[in-house]
Amino acid sequence: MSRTEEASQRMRDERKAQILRTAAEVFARQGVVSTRISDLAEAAGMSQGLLYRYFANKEEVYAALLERASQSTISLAQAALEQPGSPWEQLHWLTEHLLLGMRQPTSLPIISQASAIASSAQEPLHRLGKVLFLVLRQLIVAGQAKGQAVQRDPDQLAMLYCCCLQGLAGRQGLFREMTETDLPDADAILHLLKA
Amino acid sequence: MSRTEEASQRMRDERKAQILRTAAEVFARQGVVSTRISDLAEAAGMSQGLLYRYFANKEEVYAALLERASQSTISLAQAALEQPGSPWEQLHWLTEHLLLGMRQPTSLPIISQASAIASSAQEPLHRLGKVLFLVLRQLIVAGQAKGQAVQRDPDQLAMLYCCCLQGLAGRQGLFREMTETDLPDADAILHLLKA
Amino acid sequence: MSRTEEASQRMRDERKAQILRTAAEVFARQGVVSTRISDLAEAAGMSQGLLYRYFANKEEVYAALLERASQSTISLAQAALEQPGSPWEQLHWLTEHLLLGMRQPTSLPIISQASAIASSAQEPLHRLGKVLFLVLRQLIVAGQAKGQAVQRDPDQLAMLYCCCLQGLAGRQGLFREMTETDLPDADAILHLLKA
Amino acid sequence: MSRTEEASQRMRDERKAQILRTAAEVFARQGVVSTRISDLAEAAGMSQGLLYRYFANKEEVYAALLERASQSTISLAQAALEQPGSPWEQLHWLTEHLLLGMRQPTSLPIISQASAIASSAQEPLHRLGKVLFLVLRQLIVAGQAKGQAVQRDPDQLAMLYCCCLQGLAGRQGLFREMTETDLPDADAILHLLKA
DNA sequence: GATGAATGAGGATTCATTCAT
DNA sequence: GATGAATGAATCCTCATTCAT
Repeated sequence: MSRTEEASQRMRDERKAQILRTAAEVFARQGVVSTRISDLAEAAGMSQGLLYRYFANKEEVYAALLERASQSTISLAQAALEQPGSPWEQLHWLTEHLLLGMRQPTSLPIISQASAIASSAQEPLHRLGKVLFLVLRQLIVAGQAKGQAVQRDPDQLAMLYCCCLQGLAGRQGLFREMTETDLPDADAILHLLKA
Repeated sequence: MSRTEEASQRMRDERKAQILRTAAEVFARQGVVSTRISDLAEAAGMSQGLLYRYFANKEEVYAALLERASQSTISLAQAALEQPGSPWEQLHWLTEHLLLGMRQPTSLPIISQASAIASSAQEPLHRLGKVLFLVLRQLIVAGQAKGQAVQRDPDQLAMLYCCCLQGLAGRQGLFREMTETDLPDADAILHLLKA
Repeated sequence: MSRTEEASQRMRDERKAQILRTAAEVFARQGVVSTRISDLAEAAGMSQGLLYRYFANKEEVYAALLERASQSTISLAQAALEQPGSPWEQLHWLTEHLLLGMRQPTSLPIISQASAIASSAQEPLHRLGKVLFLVLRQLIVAGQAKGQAVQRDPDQLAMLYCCCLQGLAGRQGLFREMTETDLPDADAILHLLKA
Repeated sequence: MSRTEEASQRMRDERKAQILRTAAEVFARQGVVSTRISDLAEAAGMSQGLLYRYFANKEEVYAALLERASQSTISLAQAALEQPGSPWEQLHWLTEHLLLGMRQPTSLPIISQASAIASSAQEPLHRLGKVLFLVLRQLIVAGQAKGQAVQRDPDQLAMLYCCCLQGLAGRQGLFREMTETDLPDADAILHLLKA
């Protein structure tokens, strides 16, 4: 790749990132359904035609956002396993960092809209679900072995924990009344799993 | 109201109920977005034109479904307060019945699509959120007074519980991989609040 | 025709008259275009289905109204020719009676909507136009012979007079501001033709 | 505004003008009621979708035509006041120019359909009626002071004159038989007001 | 006769996608 | 590359008309 090609490639990536950034806001505000391509183009400060050079359609924009959100969460889960300390401490680390991720206002409201959208775009989420579930299950089992985690079916506990976080992520969408209330701290959530 | 008027009113209500019943399935299967009015009419076994005599558009059908789901959950929350026994036992009763409600295959997938839809239809959900939150908070505070519930900020605990259930409700949408796993039992969830 | 048949025929005619009476009001208020068959049925206090036993469609109702208005005006024109006195006195008589007809609030606004409607319904109006024009022309020519009417092309004068009355009839529709002002008296109008 | 923006604005205006021009013909030929949006698009030589970029619906196209017709007539009335000569000469000038305007085959048939259409579109006409009435009244009063206009209630005279012209404008709709006959000349009409 | 529920065709409207500039 | 005008297919929605009761 020549120097010029590299530069133009970099530009292209920046453009894509810019589109995704602004699209996330628009989706969060109006809902994926009632967002038109023209809204995305306008938010990104470009013409509709140009947006088509980066994404084939609205679904692809949405899928890319899910991909991005999934990917970073998967990385987090994998990083948790490499943290020093006991399984419980690793769980604590993971929980805290997941909560930190929720502070970014746009990424999660987007995930919670996935079920209303054509399923092909949902694939990244399923991958995320699977990975997160497995990591959690592993940490829970290890925690149970050390007497730190409650003695219950680890599958159920892992699912419960996932759903709890998923619910927290989606709460902006559905339980607007409670958004004043701060996000809970990691300890409150981990109480779910505590021995 | 004359006998005939009564009868026709009853018929009208039945029709509406029929539409809602079949629409719930269609929405759950295809997603609200890719469901056309004609799909709803066909599922209900009637012409498009007739469906318009009952609902002005797709969004209104969806709003009615949300309304119905909200209403029944609100009733559940109010009923919980009237159950005999300690606050904790009331919490237990409520949790069990909420989980039972989730077994109906259509109602939850529908709720979980709300955040992607235009906001006007979401009003019933906000009402539900508010009521549920208040009931939970009340039970939690009472439970704390009796030493049954953990000593943490009751606002946060109530929210956490709500989100946890919300997440369970939405899990069909997002964590398809885990749907094999049974719904957790009430005790597992209430562990979140236990002293 | 048996006594019963007669009675039922009379009833039928009354019904039709009732429909026309209420339809005239609705048309005058909402405009023919935005009036639905259901509006006419409701105004007449009957079901849509029943209205169809009397008129095949909206256009026929409208045509019947035009027919009625035309017919009575044609009779007026013919009666004018049989009035005693000079041509000018006959013109005066006709003008006064045409103005009287305009006091009925519904009949004229209806005529003035004709041009927006499918032409088949306009036939009665054309007949009216033709008759009225011929009568006027005849009276004007006679008036000119007696030196009572101004010496101008009688075709133009007849047309001008017709249009003037037509304009008065339609003024409710278009020049609402002036409706406070009383209808002019016959002399003011006949000034147009005066020697 | 940059050179390009100007150009595109000019193009936009031309497009709108083009649509109005062809729409006027279609409305005049078929009547507003039986004209479909697709007819207007076809007549303008563009797709339906594009037409929607310029007008939200059929009624808006119609309203724009009324607006245009009103505006030009209002300008005429105002110009009359600035003509040299006596009030009577100004009346003459106005009448002649109003008659000239009627020779354009499309503008009047369109006005005459207004009363059958939903009232929101009629606002420009009411404005026109008011302005024209006031100008006429003023000229008539001045003419009476000079002994040129007949001594009658100037309100009635102004209204009569307006209605007369209004009737002439609408005559295509109603008195088709007479359309062969030429439009009358200004003197014939002004006879209505002559001392 | 009388009702108004039911139908379906016709037309309105939107918006993703293309394409000439 | 960049624009946004232009297209047309997909879908919504209305309402005249029919028909079972």
